[in-house]
Amino acid sequence: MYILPKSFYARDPKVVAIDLLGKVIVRKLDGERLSGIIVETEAYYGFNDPASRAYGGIKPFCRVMLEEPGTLFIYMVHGNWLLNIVTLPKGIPSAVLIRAVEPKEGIKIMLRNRRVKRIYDLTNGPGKFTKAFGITKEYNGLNVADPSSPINIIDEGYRPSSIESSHRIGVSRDLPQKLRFYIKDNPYVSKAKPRA
DNA sequence: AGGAAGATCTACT
DNA sequence: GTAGATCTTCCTA
Repeated sequence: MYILPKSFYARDPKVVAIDLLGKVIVRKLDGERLSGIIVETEAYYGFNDPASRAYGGIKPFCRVMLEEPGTLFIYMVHGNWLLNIVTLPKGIPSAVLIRAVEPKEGIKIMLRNRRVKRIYDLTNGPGKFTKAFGITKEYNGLNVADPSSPINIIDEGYRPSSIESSHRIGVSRDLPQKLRFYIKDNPYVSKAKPRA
């Protein structure tokens, strides 16, 4: 039960994406504590990945991809904030997108942030998860390995029984490798299907 | 000014 | 289950 150090993130985003499954993301909010088990991730590379924000060069809004590993990279897509964590050593852009979590602590507060009928719909998508956790661009650039950060990722010892992979979801131009990873049979994994 | 972007919700068959 | 509208930034022209 400890906060994952920067060295955890200073590796290939694919490896980090897999290792993040089963880890717990904790969010401190007004003295309350929200947390969830990470059940679905995607890996994004840099200049050579057509689906990466860094493809073709770093633009102003994705400059934090050049920061230390463990840095939060948050941006808006289709009206949703998506939360990524920067990987590889400083200066080499790449990241892991958190796509879904299994709610653990603070579910009442999450339900206040996002009204849903079924608890399974609370955080089973990248935009749903950030909304439920009350995460916006204001945390862009913070580092999850920093204990004073309002968002940390900790290891509570949980290890997924079985991990599946697929192509990334929603991307218009994907790489040949499968870079989406999720815990098999977990009901909190997003329902979205990768395009054929 | 216009359009694309790693998505989500609603309203149907 | 699928189709279409719509969500909000940021980039490009």
